[in-house]
Amino acid sequence: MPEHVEHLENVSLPPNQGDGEGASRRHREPLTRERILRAALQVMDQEGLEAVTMRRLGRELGVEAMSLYNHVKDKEAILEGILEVVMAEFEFPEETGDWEADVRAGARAWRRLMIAHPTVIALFAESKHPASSPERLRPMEWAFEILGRGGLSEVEVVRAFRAFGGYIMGSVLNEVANPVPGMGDRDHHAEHMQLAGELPPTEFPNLVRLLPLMAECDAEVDFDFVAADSGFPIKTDAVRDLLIAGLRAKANRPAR
Amino acid sequence: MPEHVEHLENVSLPPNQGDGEGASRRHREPLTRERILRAALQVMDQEGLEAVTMRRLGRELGVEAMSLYNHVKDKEAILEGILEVVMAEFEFPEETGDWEADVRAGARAWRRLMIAHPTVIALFAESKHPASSPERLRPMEWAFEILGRGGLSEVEVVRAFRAFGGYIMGSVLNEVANPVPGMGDRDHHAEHMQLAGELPPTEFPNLVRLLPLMAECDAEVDFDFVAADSGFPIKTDAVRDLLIAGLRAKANRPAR
DNA sequence: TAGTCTATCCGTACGATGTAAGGTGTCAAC
DNA sequence: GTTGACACCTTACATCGTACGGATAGACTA
Repeated sequence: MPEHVEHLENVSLPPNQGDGEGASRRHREPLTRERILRAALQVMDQEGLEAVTMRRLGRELGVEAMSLYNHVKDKEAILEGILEVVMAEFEFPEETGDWEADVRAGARAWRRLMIAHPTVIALFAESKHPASSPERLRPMEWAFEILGRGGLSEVEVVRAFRAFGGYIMGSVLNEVANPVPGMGDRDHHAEHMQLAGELPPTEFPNLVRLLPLMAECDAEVDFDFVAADSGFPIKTDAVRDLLIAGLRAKANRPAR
Repeated sequence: MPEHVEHLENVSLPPNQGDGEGASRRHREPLTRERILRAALQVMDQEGLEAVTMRRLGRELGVEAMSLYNHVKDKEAILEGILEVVMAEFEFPEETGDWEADVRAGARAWRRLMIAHPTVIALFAESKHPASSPERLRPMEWAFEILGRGGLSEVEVVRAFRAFGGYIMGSVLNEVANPVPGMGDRDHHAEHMQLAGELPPTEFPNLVRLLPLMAECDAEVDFDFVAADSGFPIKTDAVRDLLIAGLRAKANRPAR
């Protein structure tokens, strides 16, 4: 038995020997759901979704895999928990009172969040339950609140939410085809270029011409999609702003 | 040895005993990449992504798991292959010559495809490579072609594609939170209702009010988001049509 | 101070997964 | 026949999620 304990301490607590006071022999900070989820999110952000494994998380926390089950029910619970943590990171913009500005700021904040943790999109796509915990829904509640202030009907608020959420989600999904960040545009660009080179140009003329462009142009700009002076009667015709303008029109002139 | 062959025939070929002519003893139709991918897609559509397993596909095809490796490199290759098969199902709309109508029809066709195979969105989210095979890109080529006819610049075509693709992808993603179809709206609705019931109403007043609505209203309608007579100067203000109208404006009046 | 409780953690083990390595059977060409 | 080539099978292994039971700590009781 004793040698087994030694083995344990040597392996599990890398830079960690008993502290001076000796008040508690095992002063390793106790495992907690929070710590587990934070570690899981970090591993996922850095090495992708398939790196998130029970044994890996245990190693990350200086603990055996099975110990995690004292704080979370499942691996699925950990995945749902990651979503919770990410949603808790949502930075609610200050409300200016200007409805359009607030909607715009909300959309941008949401997009920032998705860009910061691109892999959560895969999580969303696989998640079986719409929401495990209320925390996960707080940004949604806020969005409903903001959208509702514009004078939209209840159904319209729901639809507007879907339209915005869908657009942002989808554009981020389109732009992070590679789930493991770390290597960003360079790799992507190269892959696109190579692909364009291999394509039969007679069958795919547009792709051959446009694919390199696709990797080049900054998606952040895409999101705004601004052209200063189209004669179109909307202030700016960012795609996003198109949606906003459409909604405003709807709000100002409630259907008959 | 003989008894091992018996075992094989009994287990692997469920309703299959030697045919009359005896020309070829093993007349089981030969395994092929096509058959594998088709089976994979079917399993995925019916039972979700985690049901797609090598052994399961083997069972589905009356074959041992390892036999699949004679026709595909990896499991990942199978997943990429599923994307290929799905993309091959894209129904190119007849081109009417009316640019707006064609864009609209393309968007609708794309959406139909995603709705028919909702789980592919998870595949897209996880896929490591932008495209394994040219087949997978044919609808994209077509989209570029159609969009380009509207008089948009090259960059604008790329952006428009991202905007549309993103919006459709995202709205489908939002609407199929449950990856296993089979049980459709009822389940979803119930889950939303229950969730709304458990929410603290003082903290989540909007959610409690709107969540049931969310499950109720038809997403197909959302996609069009039609209100016959808003005074807005766009023919119909479907969200999608907002995008189209914005693009048309851009095309008619190229930025200075 | 000694003893018990309870929460936390470890070790072992089982089934399922993807897949490497090599065996076995069938068929076409010689 | 003999010999390949090829499709398929069998076995085996590392790794995964997790059920089960034993060990250990700190808190509480006496």
